Amino acid sequence: MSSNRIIMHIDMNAFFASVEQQGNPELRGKPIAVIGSAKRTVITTSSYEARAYGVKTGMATWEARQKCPHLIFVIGDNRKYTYTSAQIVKLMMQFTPLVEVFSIDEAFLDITGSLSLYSSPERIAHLLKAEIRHHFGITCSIGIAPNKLLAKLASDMQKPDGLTVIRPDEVGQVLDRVPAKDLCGIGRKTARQLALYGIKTCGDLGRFPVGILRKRFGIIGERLHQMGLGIDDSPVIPAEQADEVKSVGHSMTLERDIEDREEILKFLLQLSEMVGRRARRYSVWGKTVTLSIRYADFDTWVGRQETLPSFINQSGDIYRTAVGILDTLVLMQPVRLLGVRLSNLRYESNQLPLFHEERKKAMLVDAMDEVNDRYGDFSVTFGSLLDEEKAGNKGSHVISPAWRPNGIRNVDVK
DNA sequence: TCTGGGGTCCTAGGACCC
DNA sequence: TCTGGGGTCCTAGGACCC
Repeated sequence: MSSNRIIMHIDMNAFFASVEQQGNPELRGKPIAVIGSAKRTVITTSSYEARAYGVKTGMATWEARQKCPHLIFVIGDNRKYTYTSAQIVKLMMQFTPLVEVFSIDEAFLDITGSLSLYSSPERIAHLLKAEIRHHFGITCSIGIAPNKLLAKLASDMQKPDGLTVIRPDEVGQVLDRVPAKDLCGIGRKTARQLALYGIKTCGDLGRFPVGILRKRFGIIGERLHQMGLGIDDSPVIPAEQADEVKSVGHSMTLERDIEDREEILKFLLQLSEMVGRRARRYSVWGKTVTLSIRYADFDTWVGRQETLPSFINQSGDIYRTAVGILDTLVLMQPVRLLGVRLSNLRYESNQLPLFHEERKKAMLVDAMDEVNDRYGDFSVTFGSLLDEEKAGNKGSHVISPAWRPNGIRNVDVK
């Protein structure tokens, strides 16, 4: 791995909120918050005007309104963000094919090889900012550094509309003043642990004996040491080289906590159908089904998985497995959230099962998928879902920033 | 009438096999 | 004259990312 790479990290500022403000001039310059459509939703993104009042991602709507009484709530439109993001990625690709889409609003670019065409990395950054602003009315913060770890750190330093460069000879000074918790990979818990050792800055972390870190954190300890030194050899991985997805799942926080088994089953069927449909669309089979439950107290989670002897991707099979797991559980409280996930995946071309009954079932499922693809989720579905359909409960449809522009990761593809 | 959703990776212990 | 050891798969839970 060359030690002379030039890596850029681009972070769209308040992406969802910016897209909404761009699309509706009445929202510009105002405190807005993008939320989900479900009853128990949170702030997905807020505009900088709203952030000035202390409105933050993850906050409950009532809390946000308390902070900012004239806050404007906008229900998120996933397609809009997906579309805009894909367009922006295309724009980035004009500068280098080495674009790693890190989330719906973040990307890494390896511009090492692009420099012969441009006078400097900063020049590329300015061109990209201008293009993105011109076409989408969105600002972004850009970090430029010798690797991804530092580029991401840099992009965070000036927001919004920032440009921060960390040159190789400046790395030491920067790390000495930046808190360790600002590094991507060091979360709340780890930061707290590090503080117990007196480690506050990245510099502290880099100088700390790696043996102790290894003992306390295992493999992560080694990595923490490297991070403290600003070392990161991980390459920028373009989409076509990215690993295959390892699991597919959906979960939903229910409108109210429930205890009734029949009611739980209804939601499990709905979730199984969502998971199965996504798996089938990308010809993925899975052997392991995980049922997740969050209880009414919010803090207690249960995750139980079952690995089957064969691979499945039909909603009915997923559902039956999930119900099987549910029946091994004694529910301790009313249920707040239900989740179904398919993992242990196998990717293969579509092949119809051999036996007649199996084949008929598979063809029926394919036909249903086709109708749903054409007319939207849950146009056609299993019988017991229909009541839910009438009640208008189709899940929250809040897009996850784990979104990717193509393929199975894109939760919202139609 | 608090507190979303989709992912990945790591750990530690147990089963099972050779 | 006690109880090897390595590999693989599975499970539950936790930390982290956006």
